[in-house]
Amino acid sequence: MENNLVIYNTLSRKKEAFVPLKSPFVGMYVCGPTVYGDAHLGHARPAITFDLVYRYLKHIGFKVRYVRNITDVGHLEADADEGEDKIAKKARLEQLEPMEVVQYYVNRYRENMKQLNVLPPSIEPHASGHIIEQIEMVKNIQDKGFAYETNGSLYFDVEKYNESHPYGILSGRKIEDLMANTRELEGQDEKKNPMDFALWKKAQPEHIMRWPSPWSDGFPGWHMECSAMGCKYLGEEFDIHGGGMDLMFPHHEAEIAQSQIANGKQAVKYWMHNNMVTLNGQKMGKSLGNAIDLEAAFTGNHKLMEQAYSPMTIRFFILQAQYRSTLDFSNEALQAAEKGLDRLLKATETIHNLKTGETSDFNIQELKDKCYAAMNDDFNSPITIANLFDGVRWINSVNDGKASLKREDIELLKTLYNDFVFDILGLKSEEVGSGNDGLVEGVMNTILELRKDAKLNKDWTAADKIRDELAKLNIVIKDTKDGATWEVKE
RNA sequence: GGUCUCGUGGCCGAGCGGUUAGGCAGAGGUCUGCAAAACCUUGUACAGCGGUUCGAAUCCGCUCGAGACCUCCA
Repeated sequence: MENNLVIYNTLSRKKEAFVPLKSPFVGMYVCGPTVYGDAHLGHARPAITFDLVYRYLKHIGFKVRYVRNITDVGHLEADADEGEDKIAKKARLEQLEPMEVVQYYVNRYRENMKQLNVLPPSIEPHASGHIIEQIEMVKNIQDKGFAYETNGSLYFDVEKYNESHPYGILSGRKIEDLMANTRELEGQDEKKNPMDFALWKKAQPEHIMRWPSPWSDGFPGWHMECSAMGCKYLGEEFDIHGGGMDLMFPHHEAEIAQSQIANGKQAVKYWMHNNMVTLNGQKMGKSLGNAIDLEAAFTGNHKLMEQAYSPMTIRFFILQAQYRSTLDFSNEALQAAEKGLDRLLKATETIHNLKTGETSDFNIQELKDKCYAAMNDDFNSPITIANLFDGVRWINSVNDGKASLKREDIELLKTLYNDFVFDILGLKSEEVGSGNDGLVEGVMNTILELRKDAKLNKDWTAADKIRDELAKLNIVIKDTKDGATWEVKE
């Protein structure tokens, strides 16, 4: 299998040749959602970014185990007075069992992902289902002398760690700066140093979600789950760890430190971080109050949405930017994406109707090579898409009879667009109609026949009336030289 | 305050030392009964000021502006 893939590694801040630890197997871990609310446009970015990575790695022949966790314990509320668990807080507010809240939002998250055509990961472990593994890992770190206990909570000793391993290698931070600049937060008095992080937290009486441990009844620290579950399912060392840039510090930095101590080695070979989605130039975030839920984007039911945008429009829009760049949402940009996507998908359909020619006016093999080259260059989907649009123009011009392609080139195009548009970019045509297609087909054919007769009689009034009335029902009629066609417009 | 990233034509967004990115919108044309779609033609942009270089959007410095992280966050 040929592999010319290059990945930008946050750890080195450089593009590096992708060489898996145990080719052809690839282990990939991506930080998943905290299920205490609906997924918004910001969540779509990592999901789609790493879906693209997953799809492409598989496409070029790797056997990928893709692990994306569900965080359902342990994230503390910064603004809550007692550092209350987000899930527990939500549960209390809504008078539900915590796991009921978790299940509800997991279901909705999965539904959203399905709409976006994001493939399910190989394993979707819940943090709450891996408390034992996390406790074992914490014990391990404690045994090695890198943890200290205060009031039943256990903290990681960053200063001690830094003596043997630089802390901050991923985010480029220096421990001296961290010492000087970490803000004062409540509950910090239990720590020796402000940048120390919790491995285990003792539960306060009001905490509903709690588990027994050697130290106290409580819950694992925020960063433990990813280290423990990554190790359990992908091994002490694995290839790719992904997540949003905002998780780089402290979350991923803490993961690196924990795993280093627990297993004596760097757990991750390639760190990948997707950039943020912005709205009017500002990061979209739940706590910032400017998040647009995916549901709202899909339905257009939001004050900032001029219209509904289909999941595929959102997906295509995200893929039109490189994953390491910020991406700014606006109605104008989304509408442009919608039209572009439509053009791409239509041309992909058109390939199947192309008539074979004697000669080829376009170099399809070269187009194919360019598409792979773009993807191999750190998953550059915007360039890939630009190349595909070059092909779109060719396809349409062959379809117009203004250029020609030989049979084998048309076959090559079919494979190329099938591979890239559907398999790799994960786009798909919106499904239209439901169940009674045969009936609709028949009715439409009759209507188009009537209109054809009207046109033959030069009864333009009747012909236009049919077209206009159907347009009101979102059915668009197009006259081509081979007769009229119709389609339902979203 | 510290660390870091970014500023590209009307909009989104690639490129990162020398060739058209691409999409959307706009303009003109071909086709069409009229449309729509499609095709052809059309834009010469890289925050500002210096510097390096034969040559800079691309490298360096400064200025201005925006953003991220430093605290849960995708």
